[in-house]
Amino acid sequence: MKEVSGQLAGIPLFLGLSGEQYDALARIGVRRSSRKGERIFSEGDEGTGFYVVVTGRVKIFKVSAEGKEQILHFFGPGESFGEVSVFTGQGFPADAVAAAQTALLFFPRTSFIALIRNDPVLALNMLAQLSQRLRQFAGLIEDLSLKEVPERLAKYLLYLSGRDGDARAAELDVSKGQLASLLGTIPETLSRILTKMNRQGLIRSRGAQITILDRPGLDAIASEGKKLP
Amino acid sequence: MKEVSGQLAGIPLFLGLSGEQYDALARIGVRRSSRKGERIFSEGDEGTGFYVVVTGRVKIFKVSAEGKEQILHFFGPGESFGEVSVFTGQGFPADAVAAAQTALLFFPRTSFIALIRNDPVLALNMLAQLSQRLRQFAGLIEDLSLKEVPERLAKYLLYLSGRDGDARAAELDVSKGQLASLLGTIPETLSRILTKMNRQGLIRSRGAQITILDRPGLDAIASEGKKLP
DNA sequence: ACATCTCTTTGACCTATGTCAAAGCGCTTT
DNA sequence: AAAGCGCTTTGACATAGGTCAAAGAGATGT
Repeated sequence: MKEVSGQLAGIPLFLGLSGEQYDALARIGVRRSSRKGERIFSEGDEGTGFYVVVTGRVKIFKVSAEGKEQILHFFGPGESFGEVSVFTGQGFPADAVAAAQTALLFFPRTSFIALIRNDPVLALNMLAQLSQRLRQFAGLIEDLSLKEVPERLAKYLLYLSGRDGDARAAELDVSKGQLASLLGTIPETLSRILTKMNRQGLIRSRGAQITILDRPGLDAIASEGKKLP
Repeated sequence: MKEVSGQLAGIPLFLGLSGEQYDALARIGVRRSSRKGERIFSEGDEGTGFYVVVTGRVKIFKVSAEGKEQILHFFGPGESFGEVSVFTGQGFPADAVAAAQTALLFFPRTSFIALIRNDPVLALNMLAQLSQRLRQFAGLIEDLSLKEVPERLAKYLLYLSGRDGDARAAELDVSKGQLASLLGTIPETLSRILTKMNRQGLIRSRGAQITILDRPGLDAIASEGKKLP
């Protein structure tokens, strides 16, 4: 299992663990890979363990009866998902599909709980992880319930440019259709708002390349809810 | 601190702990009480610990720039809140006010983390707690993003009647204004939908007393998204 | 019983955003 | 280069649900 062991480095969840724990994790972790579009689990499936993304990307989402989807997360290398059903013993609360060719590590529920029982650091890491996610969900709820689409979009563009370090560029990391679903809207609406923002000189968007021309303007929309004329 | 100790019984988070741990918790727990309407903490406040509700009720919510509120939870006796900032070290992610005269126990962050470090059962209980809450948030996100108000209301009425055991009665546990905020809408809209449901013979509502007259009908709205004429 | 206050209901209106349909535009495949 | 395919954009339209204003209806203290 040397290959598994090597992949545990740099995973936030496993930070600060003893060598012993690393070995134990390497022993119980199982490699798995998914092609782009492949389903990893469905809402309601029995949760027999959780996953860590090694390479690639995973989309976690809910689907309505009419087929509209709301994306809850994208998870990339080093991030974990599916933990919730490890600790509640219920089925998975949402669907997961590979958003790209993806390599995963799977950790079976019972073995993992046994490890946590012996290692408070691992427990605290996991608590930090779930807390972080709870905070993020609270933000998403706030956005969906209290903000309009232009505000959510402006916020996302600013977030992107912040994450990339580059203050003016924002390279979309998902298709516009997926971005719509992440923001809780539909592609048509997103497209119209991007067009408006272009017209207002706030951004210049060419495909997935979006240049921020007027950061204060975007900020005013994101934070103060200023309207787009 | 004998009084504190007595109040720890029956709190799910502390279930299955050793007597020693109980004592330790009793030692670090601090009693605090809040009058109805009193603010317990505000979003962004430094999180120096978390709370357990002994008696009364606490409302956790987000407020928009324009003053509209979205309720995330109501917590009653035995439930805990404010844990997220214990484990992320960041400020509280939302506001908390007492929804009634409320008695609380406050557990300071560092002392509590020390306890968790020594007790895997407590860690696992907390993990279960947070996981449960994550699941609930995922449901709220789904509702807000993918369902319409009548669906959310029908679901809530069915949930109430289920919780009370009584299949036909649903005594609202919050004011209609608060229910609107919980469902992600405003009082006017809620009122109109209740009126419609009355007209359709689905329910009969007199004040906070709502009688379910047509459960299959409500079910069809809650689950299949059937429209109210 | 009265005055006051807050919550709820109703009406008229408005707007953000969703639906449906049709082009347009890049890509990849042949 | 042509053809095919999925994504994105645009237009015309529909509507759920929000805003504003006023009236009703309970509750509470005097």
